[in-house]
Amino acid sequence: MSRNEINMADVAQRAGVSVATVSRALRGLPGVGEATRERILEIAEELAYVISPEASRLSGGPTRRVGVVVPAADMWFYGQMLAAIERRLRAADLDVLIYQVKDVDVRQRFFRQLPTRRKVDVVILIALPLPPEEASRLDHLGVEVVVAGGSVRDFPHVEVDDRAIARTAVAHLTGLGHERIGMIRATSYGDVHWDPDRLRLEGYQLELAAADLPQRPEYVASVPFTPEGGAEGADQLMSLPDPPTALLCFSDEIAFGALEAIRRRGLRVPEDVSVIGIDDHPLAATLGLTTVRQDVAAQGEMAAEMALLRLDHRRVEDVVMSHELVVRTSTAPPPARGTT
Amino acid sequence: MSRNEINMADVAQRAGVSVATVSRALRGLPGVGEATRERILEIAEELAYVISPEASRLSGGPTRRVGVVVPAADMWFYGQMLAAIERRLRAADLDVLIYQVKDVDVRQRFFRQLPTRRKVDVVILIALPLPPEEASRLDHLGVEVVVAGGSVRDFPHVEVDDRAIARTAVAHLTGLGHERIGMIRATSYGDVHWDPDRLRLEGYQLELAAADLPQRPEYVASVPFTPEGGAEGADQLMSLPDPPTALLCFSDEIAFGALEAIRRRGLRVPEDVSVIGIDDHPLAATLGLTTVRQDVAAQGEMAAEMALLRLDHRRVEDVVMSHELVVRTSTAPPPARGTT
DNA sequence: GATGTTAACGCAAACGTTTACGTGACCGCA
DNA sequence: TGCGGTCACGTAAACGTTTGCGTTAACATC
Repeated sequence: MSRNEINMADVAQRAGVSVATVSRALRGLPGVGEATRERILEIAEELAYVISPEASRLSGGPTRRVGVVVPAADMWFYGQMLAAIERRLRAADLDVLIYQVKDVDVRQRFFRQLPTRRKVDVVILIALPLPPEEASRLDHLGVEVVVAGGSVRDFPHVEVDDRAIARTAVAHLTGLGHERIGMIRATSYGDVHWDPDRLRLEGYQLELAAADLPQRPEYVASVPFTPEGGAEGADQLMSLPDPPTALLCFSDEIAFGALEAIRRRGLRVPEDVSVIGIDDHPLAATLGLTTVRQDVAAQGEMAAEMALLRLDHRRVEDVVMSHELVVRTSTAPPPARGTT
Repeated sequence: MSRNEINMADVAQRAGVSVATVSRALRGLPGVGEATRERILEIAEELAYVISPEASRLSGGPTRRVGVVVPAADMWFYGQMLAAIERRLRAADLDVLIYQVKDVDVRQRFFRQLPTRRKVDVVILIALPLPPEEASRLDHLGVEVVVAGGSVRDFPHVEVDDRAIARTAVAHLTGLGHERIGMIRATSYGDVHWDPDRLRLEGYQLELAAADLPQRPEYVASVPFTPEGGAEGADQLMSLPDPPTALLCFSDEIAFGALEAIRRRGLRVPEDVSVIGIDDHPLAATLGLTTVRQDVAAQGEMAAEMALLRLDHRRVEDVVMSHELVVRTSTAPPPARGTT
């Protein structure tokens, strides 16, 4: 079975042409008569012929594969990205290899060994916090690099404006009259600086300043990037002697945990405390969570699109995707002072 | 950079031997002197030589790639599986290609064209509802097949006992004294029969029978596999003239929607209605959802393990993974009759 | 009718491995 | 001394494409 694979020579023979012509016909290159091309395509289809990627690559063709490097495929954000990227690239008939590099040692090994060498045409880095020395290793890769959900060096990238997203969220809260606004940050990557976290914190601080509100360091909690983390963060902030009346959460998943923790304390959302997330996770609609929506799938598609362009060595522009405030039922004006 | 790749001939030349010897030395085959082998390994290391997978494969070696076919990488269950599989296979130095086949037409095209041919050594099918004619196409694949989260034909597989899981859940509810127990099914795949859904329904019915409770068809709602679907299903069941006092949900994600819908109706969980899910989604702990836990990551790892064994053409046994009731705060004895 | 142009193809040399087979050196033993 | 047997290695033929270059025939041009 596996040794009876049909190859180009078989197709060529059936079509009464040479393999060279078959190769050209299949890839849509010029130099093949229209009638011949159609006959070849027909025969190839009939024989269910699939080109041998190895042979193709070996003789100079592209691998028709792209590597997607992602911290963890089992987290919502990355799963969305991955799914969108795969769909777009599959449509272009490219294969997608995944590399998870969540753990520090795995990531370091990845950038030391560059296992994608000779295996892919393009590498897409998803929202990867990367120390400079590892980023510089990418030069040795010898393939195109595209970045999604952040930026790494000067590689083409698609991202959102995390600072503006946080500002939008805080502005919504100040607009409702909140003056004591807390933030729950997510810090899951121990050894490196995580841009989204830093930028959203900056946005939070900037918008507070813009609203002439004081910066209160005790209003900022750092927790692991999980719902439990969110619950923990909310507990920490709501235990303060003068607790916030509103919480900006790093993401909706964090917010889900915060919502629950607040409820457990016997407080109501939004009457006692307002909560706002970021992402627009599917559950956010169900739970009535106000959030700043970013279209993760669209970012993934865009990254895939960029990868396709780079495959043809065409220039691509960096893209900043838009975001949008989605008001639901988890935010409202603060309770009258002293009510809590 | 990309055309200066070092190849085996370079290593051979530096070592003063032929490429054949280098090939043997690198793969640990006999027929190479100890001193020679060491010298070769040293030189290869020094030159940062990486073997060309294409050339290797072309001349008879394996691809060292496995294809994972999954409905959608952006859904929790599949993301978990995928992540676990990738981690295990990466550790064995294999690459993982993903193929999403959620849409019916995409899936049909996949099984018609079998795009994994010549590209992978093993295919892992994840929880894929498959009409028989498509399953039979797999024979033409010419590679090993392993199934995770279900079973397809007689391919080696790892799964859970969906019937028993549902029975466990229902038994927990009847044990609390519930007599009016509803079920929210998830039916997202239009054209095919989805085993987990059917089996869990059967388990539900079996356990009702075992408890001498009547089968009430109006207590079973079918909804799309999303939180919104869960909300919809709960609304439907709770609107009945004689509504259930407990709901078994196809999955935790469905249950999250149900929880919220119940709250919106002004009912309390678990005082008025008990809710139980299946999976043990990360949010379940946070939200206090009672559930029947299955270890999805372990299933993925097991599937990867099976794939590795099949790579060596060793026999593997089918595996049924265990499950476990996790009681939290969403289930309690039913309210006294007539209270609602 | 000689010449140039162009489209449609075939030929054959890569591409970088793996592996069956061949060859010499060396050893042991009768 | 001669002979069979290992061992360590080299030779060269695959594997299935891509692509530069060459060839042919048809056709237009003057």
